[in-house]
Amino acid sequence: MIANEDIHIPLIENIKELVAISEKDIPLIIDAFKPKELTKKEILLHTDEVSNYMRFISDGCLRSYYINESGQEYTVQFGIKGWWINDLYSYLTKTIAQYYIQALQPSTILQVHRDDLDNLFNKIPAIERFFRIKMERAYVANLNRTVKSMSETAESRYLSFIKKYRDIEQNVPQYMVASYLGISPEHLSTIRSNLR
Amino acid sequence: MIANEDIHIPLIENIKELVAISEKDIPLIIDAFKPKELTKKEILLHTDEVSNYMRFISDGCLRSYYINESGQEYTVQFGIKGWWINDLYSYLTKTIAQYYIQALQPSTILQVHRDDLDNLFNKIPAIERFFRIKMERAYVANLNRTVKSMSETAESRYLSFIKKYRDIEQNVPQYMVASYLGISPEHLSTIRSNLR
DNA sequence: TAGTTTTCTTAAGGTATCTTAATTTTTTTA
DNA sequence: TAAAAAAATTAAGATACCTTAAGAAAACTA
Repeated sequence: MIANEDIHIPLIENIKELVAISEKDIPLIIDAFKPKELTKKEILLHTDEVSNYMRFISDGCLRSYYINESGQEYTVQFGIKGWWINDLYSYLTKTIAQYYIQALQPSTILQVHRDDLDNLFNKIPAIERFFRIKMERAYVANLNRTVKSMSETAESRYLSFIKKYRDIEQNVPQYMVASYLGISPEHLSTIRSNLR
Repeated sequence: MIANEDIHIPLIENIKELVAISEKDIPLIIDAFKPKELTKKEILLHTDEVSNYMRFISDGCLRSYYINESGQEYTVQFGIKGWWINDLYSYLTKTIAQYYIQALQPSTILQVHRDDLDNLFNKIPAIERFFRIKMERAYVANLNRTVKSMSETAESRYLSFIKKYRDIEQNVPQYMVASYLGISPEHLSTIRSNLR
């Protein structure tokens, strides 16, 4: 693992942004998080398997998405460098995933198995704190998305999206942005042309 | 506080459902959580103040809601006995609340000040674990709400709601359910009459 | 670089849901 | 218990967004 140590730098940085960790604990963390390379369009998690890993994006761009009975696709979440991505329900309950996770660009992720992460929680309380805070923030961000989707028009949501997530918008096809915002790709196209 | 000890029982139960806590820590927890009685319709948090407390519902029914510039009201969250309710963003960032919190029935809550809860996190790691798990679950539940609101019709969301939250439905006016589901009260009324 | 596939655009007709408004029903208050 | 206030219903017209479909543009691939 020593040769690959660099690959863990964004992860350690990400953790240190929120909590203090002692230098002696860093090797434990690095050891638990295994790197994985993904090609563009590669599917990392299928809906016929359980999500057993918590995943950190070292580089690239991914999304999770849901396909309903009518075959329609809904982007649940995007993730870029420094973000975390998972089907958390599947991970927590060990049930079959509801969402696919897919790389939208060639990507590198660091994944930690549930058992290893649970061990880290016991050995390094700061890691548990880190996830407590991450989860708080993820919850807040998503609740905000919920409220906006109820109270704002599609155009206003799109404008907020490109303002807030310009680096995502540039890495993903427009129809995925539409499905993240809960609108049809045709309608998003119309919205964009009305902005000009 | 000894005379009021019973009032903390639902809280301690709620914590024990998720994590093991040692008996000696229980008084610390009880001491940190202060009871507060609310009358029906009483507003517990206004949008001109910072939310400084994490709140557990011992009894009753509450909601958080958002009012946009046009004066339209959106129910963000409901809560009943055994649930937690807050404007988490305000609590975490110490900024003015975006959401009101209001009692919909006479209610009893237990609230812990941010500073006291942070102390508990340091003294009792199980409490931090408890919140880590609670936040994971809250995030999952809300993400599920997001996906459903994108992929299902209003009728189907309403049917899921009354199935899942019958005890809430019976305690809140129908127009609040509508605003939680992201539909107008008139449309919810039409949906209900079509079900008959 | 030509061919193929994927993504985006445009437009027309359709539908779910909204807005407004008036009426009825239920709940609260005096 | 009567009056007042709040909530729910009904209905009609309005609109944001969807669906379908076809063509154009852009991005891959051989």
